[in-house]
Amino acid sequence: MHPTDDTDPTRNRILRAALEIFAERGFRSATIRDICGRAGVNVASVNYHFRSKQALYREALTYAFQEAERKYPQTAFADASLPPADRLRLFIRTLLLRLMDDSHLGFHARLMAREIADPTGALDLIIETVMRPRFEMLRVIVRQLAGPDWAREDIDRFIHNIIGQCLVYRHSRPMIDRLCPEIIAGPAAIDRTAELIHQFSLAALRRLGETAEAQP
Amino acid sequence: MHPTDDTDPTRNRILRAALEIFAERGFRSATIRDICGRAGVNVASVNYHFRSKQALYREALTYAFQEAERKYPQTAFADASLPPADRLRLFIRTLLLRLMDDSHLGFHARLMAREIADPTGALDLIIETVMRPRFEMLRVIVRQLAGPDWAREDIDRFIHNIIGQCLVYRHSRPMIDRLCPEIIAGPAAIDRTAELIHQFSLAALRRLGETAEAQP
DNA sequence: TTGACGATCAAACAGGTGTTTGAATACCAT
DNA sequence: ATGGTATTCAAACACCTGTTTGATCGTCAA
Repeated sequence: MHPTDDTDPTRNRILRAALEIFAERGFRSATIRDICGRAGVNVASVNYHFRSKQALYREALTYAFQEAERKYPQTAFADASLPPADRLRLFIRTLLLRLMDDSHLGFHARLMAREIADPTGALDLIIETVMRPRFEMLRVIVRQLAGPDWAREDIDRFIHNIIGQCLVYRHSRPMIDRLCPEIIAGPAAIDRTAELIHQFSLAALRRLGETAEAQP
Repeated sequence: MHPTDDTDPTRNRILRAALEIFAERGFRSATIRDICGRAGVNVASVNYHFRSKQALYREALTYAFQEAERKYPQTAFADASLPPADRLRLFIRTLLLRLMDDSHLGFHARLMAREIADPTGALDLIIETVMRPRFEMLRVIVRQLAGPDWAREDIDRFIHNIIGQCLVYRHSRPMIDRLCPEIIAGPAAIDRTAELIHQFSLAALRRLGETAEAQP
């Protein structure tokens, strides 16, 4: 057997190329020949260095996750000593930056969005290791902001309200590009978008928190 | 040439089956043999009754749109005499019901979500005929709620905030099913979700409207 | 009854898919 | 230099893709 060496040149070239092609076209539509073509290696290399197309895809997914965590770490967000409003701002900002990063290291979001919308089986692992802990943390933060009178189901709904405001910039990107491209044109516009998502969510949670006693 | 008859039995069976398969797997991954298998017809029928797979897809898209408009019309939302808060509630409710409808007539949302995330060329037509008018209407409503002091780019951002809160329930459905399925389990839960998206957005817009003078 | 035409079908087509194979090559301790 | 091991490659494999073909069936006017 070959060693799973991170410094293996061709193995890494395949991984990079796979990341791009999978992000562009999705798992099923991406072809091994395209990946190997971009990597400049033989088609048999994929089945040699990885076991199969599926195994390559799984490895590309985890690789993308590591890259995203390295470039946009969600560490400050986990700091429970910060005020909840600041933690929410950090979470929104980092999530949106990840989603909007079109650079060479930013295929993470596109890959994840595809996997979420169209699970191939690699999703469950990601949910349990990454998503669920983050979700639990958001539950604490949102409850701090909205007040203690809300049912847990409603807190979960608020969380999805917040996440959804960010995800729409990835999933509906083709529509945004056609209807109002200005709102994500350049880093300044994206900063402004993140800031408004934060203000929007914060204003909503606080105002709803003030009138929470009127809720069931 | 054959007539494009809406009562043609096999032609309609193919269209129904295509709707389901395309919604489940997307355009590229859906195969004509799967569609014809579910419809119970020969594989050549698609190229006989429709011109090609692409043409069948386009026809399935417009068919799905008609079904959605028939089942959940967005007409009341267009009534400019209603208070903006009510129009927003109607829009959110109808959009979310469309997105969550898993019944036989509810493949519209899944199909649209796929087309938006992964355009095949049929998207531009839909945007210009359906999306843009609806977007313009939302601009008016949101501005009425948030106040006149916001730049148009920020109004557009608010619109995406609102739409994103709904779309997340379609795009991240596999994640919701795993993390908190209760919030969309049954019509009552979906009603509650729509109501909270409305309250959330309304609270945000109003509170931000009150402090709008502090904005740039 | 006949003949023409639209609808349906099994079969084949050309091209693309992931994967396997076996030979050729590169590398390196002996 | 030599033998052995890891790597790379062109070619082939078996299967799936959308599309086309030509025969067959049913229908209905002449």
